[in-house]
Amino acid sequence: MRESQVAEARPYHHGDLSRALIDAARRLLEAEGPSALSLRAVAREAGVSPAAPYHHFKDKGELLEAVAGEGWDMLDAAIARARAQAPSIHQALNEIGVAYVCFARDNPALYRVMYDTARDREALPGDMATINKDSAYCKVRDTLIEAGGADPRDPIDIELATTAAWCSAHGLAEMSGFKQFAHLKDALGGEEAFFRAIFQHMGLGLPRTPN
Amino acid sequence: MRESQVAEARPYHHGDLSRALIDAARRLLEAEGPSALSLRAVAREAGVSPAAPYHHFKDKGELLEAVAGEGWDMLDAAIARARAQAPSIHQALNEIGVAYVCFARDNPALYRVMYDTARDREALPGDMATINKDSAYCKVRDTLIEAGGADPRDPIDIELATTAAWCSAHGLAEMSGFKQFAHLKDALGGEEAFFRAIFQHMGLGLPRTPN
DNA sequence: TGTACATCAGTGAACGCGCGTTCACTGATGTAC
DNA sequence: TGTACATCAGTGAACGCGCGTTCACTGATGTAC
Repeated sequence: MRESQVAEARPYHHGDLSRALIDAARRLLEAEGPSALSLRAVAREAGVSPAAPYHHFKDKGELLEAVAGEGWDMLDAAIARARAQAPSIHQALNEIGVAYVCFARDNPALYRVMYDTARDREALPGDMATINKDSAYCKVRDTLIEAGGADPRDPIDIELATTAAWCSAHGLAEMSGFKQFAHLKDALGGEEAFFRAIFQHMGLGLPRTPN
Repeated sequence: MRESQVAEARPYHHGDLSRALIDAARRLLEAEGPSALSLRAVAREAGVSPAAPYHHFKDKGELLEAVAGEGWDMLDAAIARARAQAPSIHQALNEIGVAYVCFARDNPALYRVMYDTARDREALPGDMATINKDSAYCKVRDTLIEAGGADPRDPIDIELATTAAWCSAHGLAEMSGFKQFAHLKDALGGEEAFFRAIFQHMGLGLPRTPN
């Protein structure tokens, strides 16, 4: 069984402490919330001295950025999955919206770190021009265009429509945890039904009627 | 001139330290941001010992709640003002939305404290049933009904529509500070024009077309 | 109107805490010859 | 294949800091008689 090798204390050199620290941070985050996310706590959780992280991250901020970065990647993946699974282009935007809000609901602390670090930088990740093709932002944009929710020849219109959709989803994501809405969720038969109903009321993805 | 009385150090008993502490907190908040808002810093800013606040607030949380409470009152007032000044019912919702986002832009740290304390409680202020008639929530709701954006005989529909509008505005308020949108603001001729354009894309306040 | 005294609203020193970061160090690794 | 040595990635103790809160205290206020 070579149990001594299996159960043995971690060797002096860790192998991939960078990774281990980010994982530890994620574990802490979900277990204790964003306020528990100190560098020392992360090192402790990873079973390493408080100084060790400094061989891998310049400072606390850099670790947080790394954690947030993983969050954005996960969100990208969730959105891509929702887009791929949508039965029709007309339902795609709603499905993406629901996936977005579900991600926030399922990873509340991570979601908070993502936006907290973004706010520190005053910018969402990617400069939205050179952003990667599989990003959630691009998925939303392309879906909007395809569904007729934005004029494909008007770049400003496209950005506005995409931003509007993003803001709507983020707004709902931030609100969805409040207890006020419990009875609406009940009345509608579940949390996701509530999300869908809200998106419907926002007219998300409907071709706009000019006013 | 009785300068000794005017310029004199504050008397032993303060008069209204409660008020002074909240004001000090507000000053700190706008000057240094939410992270600088410690009980000790507030006491310092108010020119009082670190123990003094405990004669007026049970703990730090209670002071924060008081600060947030003032924020919500201010927001209520801003929304009421926007509603009263809207030239027509059809523009009212847009004006309210713009006023909401402008409030967040002009009081970013206060806005953050408002939602941070709300999230701690997992509830927005007022239980939304027994909420006061002049609250922003009610203003939005009544305006929506009046504008034909919600079915006045369907309480669920009313709540959904109001919540949807609230989420949209909050989402935009959270995003509006990001640098990504600078060029959109430029292209549209200003920040408020950008807000309006986003709301337009959200279809805020338009009677919904059934899908 | 004056005085004794309870109560109120401050003070300032102290508590223990966890934090981010630095430092001199040491054990492990890998490369040149 | 073996050895010297540079480099890498850890350790653990220490730094100074600001925090929330408590405590015994004291100065000011106001009320009963």
